[in-house]
This record gives sequence, structure tokens and C-alpha cells, in this order.
Amino acid sequence: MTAVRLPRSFFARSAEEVAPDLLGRVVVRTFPDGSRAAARIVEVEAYGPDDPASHGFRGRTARNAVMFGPPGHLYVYFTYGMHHCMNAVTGRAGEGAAVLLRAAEPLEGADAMAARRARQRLLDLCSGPGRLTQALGVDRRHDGRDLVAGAEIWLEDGPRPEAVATGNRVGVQETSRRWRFWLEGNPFVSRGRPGPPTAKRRAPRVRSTTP
DNA sequence: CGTTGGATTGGCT
DNA sequence: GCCAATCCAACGC
Repeated sequence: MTAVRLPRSFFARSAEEVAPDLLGRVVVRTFPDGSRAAARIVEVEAYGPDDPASHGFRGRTARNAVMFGPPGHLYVYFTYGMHHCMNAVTGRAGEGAAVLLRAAEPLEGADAMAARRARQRLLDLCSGPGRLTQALGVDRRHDGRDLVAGAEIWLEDGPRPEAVATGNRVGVQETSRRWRFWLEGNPFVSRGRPGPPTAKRRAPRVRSTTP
């Protein structure tokens, strides 16, 4: 089986379309020492134009500039003072759309991922957007990298998933777009905190029933 | 120029 | 379940 790198045309579609199509694909990262890391994408979120939840909603800035460039490039941003998140730019140049890679299953280079993460369990290596970037050694230096023609990080074809689930995006109040996509039942999906409409589960209250 | 809070995580109660 | 950590982009004055 020959791994085929995803072409520019793959990314030149709406984020909503590209996002679910990225599930099951493999993200590959190479390092100066010749080693590699690879992981199968199991969870993503789409961020489109005219989308209040998107970094691009208020127009182009220094931080989100890559989002407004041509599709098939990596948009990496820093958040919460300590985490990086990585996206694949989609759509047309000037549009400002991207797909956030939220979780993946380690396939190759798990030992090095564990070292970068300072965590041993396979389930804790790539199961969250911040965890994934740390496991792959991706940070702002990689913002703007070409995923189609670059040599440090790219995306390859992978086994098509069977069951894809959708829901509202994590940390996004808006509920009209169900643009979070993940592999149903896959243990590597992030814990995430879905907002509404997912019913909040209330812990049973302890009641002192003194009749 | 000061303030606010985030496309999160990990540790503690 | 709750919250601190820790930087900085975005926005208001």
C-alpha cells in the first residue's frame, strides 16, 4: 500500500466539506534527525467564513494571516498562554477558512511523542488539540507550512472511517453549526466539553431526607 | 496603553 | 467538578 499525500484540490473545498473527509487520514511529521511521527486523525472541527467562532471572522490580522492564504497550508496559533493548535487551511485564498485538528491516534514515533508530552499512556498523547501539537512537535514556527509540498509535515490518505459522528464545536456557544466531526466510539477522541445542545448531566444531589 | 479572555490542559478538591 | 497556569491578540479608551 502506497501512502498518497493529499493534493491541493483536497483542501480547496469548504471547511465543512473538508473536515469530515480528513477523518481517518494520517498526519506525518519528519524531524531533522530523520525520525518520523505519524497519527491517524479521529476528530476535527470546521471554521468557515462568516463564522463568528472563527479567528478569521473579523478579518485578516497578523495572527490569522495564513488562514487567508491559499488552501493546503498549516495555520498554527498559540492559546491559553501555553498551548498550540493546528489547522489545515481550506477553501479559496482570501476566504479565511480552516479545519482544526483536534485528536489523533498515534501510529508511528509514539515513544518520541511520549517524551515530548511527558506522558506514557498512548491515549494521552494526541487526544486533544493542544496535546496533538505537542506530541508532533508543532508550534508557531510551523505556521504557514505547505502541507501539500512541504517536507516537515503533511497529510496522507488513510483508511476511510465507518461511523462519523457530528456535534457542536467545543468551546463555541453557537449551536447552529454542527461542525465538530469525530470517529464514533474511537477512544482517541478528546474529552472535549460540548456546549449546548448536549444536555448537561447533573450529578444527583445528596438530600438529607429526614421524614 | 490597559484590560479581557481564549478553538486547553492537568492537577487538585 | 473546579480552577490555575501563562501568553498575547483583540479591542476599548
